Amino acid sequence: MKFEAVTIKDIAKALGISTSTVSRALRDSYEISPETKQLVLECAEKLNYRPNPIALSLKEKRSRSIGVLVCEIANSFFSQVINGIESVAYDKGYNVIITQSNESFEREIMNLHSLSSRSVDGLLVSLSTETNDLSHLEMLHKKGLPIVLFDRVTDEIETHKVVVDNFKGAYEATEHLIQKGYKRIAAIANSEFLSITNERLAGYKEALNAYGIKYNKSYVKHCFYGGMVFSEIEDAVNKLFTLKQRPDAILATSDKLSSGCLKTLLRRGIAIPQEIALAGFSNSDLAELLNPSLTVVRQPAMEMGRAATELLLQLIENKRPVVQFEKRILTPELIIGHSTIL
Amino acid sequence: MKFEAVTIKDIAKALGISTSTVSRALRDSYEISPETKQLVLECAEKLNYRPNPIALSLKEKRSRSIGVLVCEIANSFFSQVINGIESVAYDKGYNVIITQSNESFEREIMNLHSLSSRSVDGLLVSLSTETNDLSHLEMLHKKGLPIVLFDRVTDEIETHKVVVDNFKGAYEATEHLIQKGYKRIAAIANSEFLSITNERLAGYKEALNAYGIKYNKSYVKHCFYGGMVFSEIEDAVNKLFTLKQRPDAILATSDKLSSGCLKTLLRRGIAIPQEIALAGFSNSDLAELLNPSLTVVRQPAMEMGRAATELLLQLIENKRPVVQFEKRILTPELIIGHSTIL
DNA sequence: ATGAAAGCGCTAACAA
DNA sequence: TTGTTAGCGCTTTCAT
Repeated sequence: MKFEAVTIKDIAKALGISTSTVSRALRDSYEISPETKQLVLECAEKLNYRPNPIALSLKEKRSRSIGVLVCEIANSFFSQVINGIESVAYDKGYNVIITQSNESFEREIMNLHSLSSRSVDGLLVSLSTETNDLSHLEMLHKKGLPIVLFDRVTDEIETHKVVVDNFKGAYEATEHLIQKGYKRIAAIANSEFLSITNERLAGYKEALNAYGIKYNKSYVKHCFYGGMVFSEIEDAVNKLFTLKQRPDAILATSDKLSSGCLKTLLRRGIAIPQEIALAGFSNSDLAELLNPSLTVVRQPAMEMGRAATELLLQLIENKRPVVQFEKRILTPELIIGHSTIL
Repeated sequence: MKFEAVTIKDIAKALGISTSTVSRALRDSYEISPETKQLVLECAEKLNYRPNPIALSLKEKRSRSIGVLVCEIANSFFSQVINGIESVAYDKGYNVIITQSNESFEREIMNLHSLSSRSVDGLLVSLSTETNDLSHLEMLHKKGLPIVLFDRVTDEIETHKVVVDNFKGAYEATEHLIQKGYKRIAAIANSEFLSITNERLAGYKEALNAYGIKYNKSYVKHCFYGGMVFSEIEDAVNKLFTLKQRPDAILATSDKLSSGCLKTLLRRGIAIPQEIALAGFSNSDLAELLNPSLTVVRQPAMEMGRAATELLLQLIENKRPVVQFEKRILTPELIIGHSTIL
């Protein structure tokens, strides 16, 4: 059951003029007499005319909507990014179409296809943890679809990128742990496919190195599904606990992994930070309210969403092809809680 | 810079046949010979043809997209609802366009207008805490736009609704507090315009009543902006603390209010539950990890999103006008933590 | 079994 | 200043 919308045709008929006159009057064209404009405007108002954006899209070959792909909407980091995206898009008159991969490569491909075939004007993408092959994105990119990558990016695609200084974030968190006297620092990370995994682990290793602590491979655990399966995190933590040289601290390198670690430790009744300290990347508003309050690397998530959207709209609205791409690097913030200090 | 998409025209030209034949072949019409079909399909495949959804929308007068209005995306409850919405919509081939009101009435109106004028096929709406006047929604509804309300609903609009049993949730939480020995139970709620406010406060009052505790008006504080401004919550808590008969427990009736209360209490260094107990509606995954673990009324948020979307799609895809509307009431769950028990 | 043509709502080049 | 017409990509009636 649909409601019949008023079209310029209706206005034209009502006024006994042509549709093009109506169209021009509505767009306030210089070639229409003030009287006619007045008439048309009044009539449009009276009939409650609303331009049909679909007809416009068909004509202009643009939909004024942008597609977003994140791994999970219900994740504090990503929901904050989306918040930023929505706010900028709204201001510029764009719609935001959101999809989630649930960290599945297959789903990522399907979403990307669906979005592009629904003719979004551009794409804002954060890769899934399973993603290793980028041909699907590469194809869309080559076709000329504007794409901006954020958070989980890749060097294989030349376009604007917005990330946080992951190296710095992990370095500072690790340094903090070291300075607080922890020596056997473990790390729990996503799959090795992800840029954030490698950058964060690099920061972690460099901090160890800077303080003369030997890097121990068995202290690093990967969660291939990014913690979408809770048992993955549990297993990782449990494995760390079976090591003869048990770690005295853990650095969790994502939101989901941080909360998963904390949950596992609390459920096992392990004292934090007495038995083991915990620091993690997290954007939850509740970090400071946790038990114990969590030492976190916090990312300017909303800012990331805003920046990515601005860059994308710039790309979309640029007449000439952009050749110079920008990688915007935002600064994370280390917030110290009681999970690393008594 | 746009990329030229392949159209049926291109296929027709390549094959030296008419566009209508191509169109029919692609839709597997019975009137096309198997050979032609084969040819067309192969050619479409080769040219990587993708139907233009916008052209289809224009023709069919439907966009296969639904609009969502929530007050805030970066809120665990709503992001979980959106998760549910996205999953059902994805399965059914619909796009989800998300907007947020930030609890502003004005923004709600603008979003709703924007969504409807962008010809979404239907709307999934949760009202802002400022919303008292429903004429904007009423208008769209009268025009025949399918609408399903969820969580924050109103009786003024006759359509499908999906809510949680707010009365029950608040009743049980209050009852739990009473059974644990608390006698002076305060409540912090959103604006009185909201259905959830009234239903939850009704459950709270009824529980007090059932246990012979007199309802004390000064124990109930409203946050008009739903806690979008943190100081609002702080003020509410502070006011409770200035009462001569200081409350010994607080029931916070929304996600944002729960975390805001906890934050205020922790920052003031107030012992929970010794000095004051705290229970609240919350859908955060971290509730059990808080300090202290929070007694919460948890809503089946994802389920709510799924149900609302199913009802909306049913409404959209129904040929004949629906006259019998359904109010689906989901059951909340009380999860007991240490914020109400030592 | 296939093609020609109209039409969805709108804009714009061209005519008048 | 205004009207006529074609066309955006696709479907569909009506011819053939």
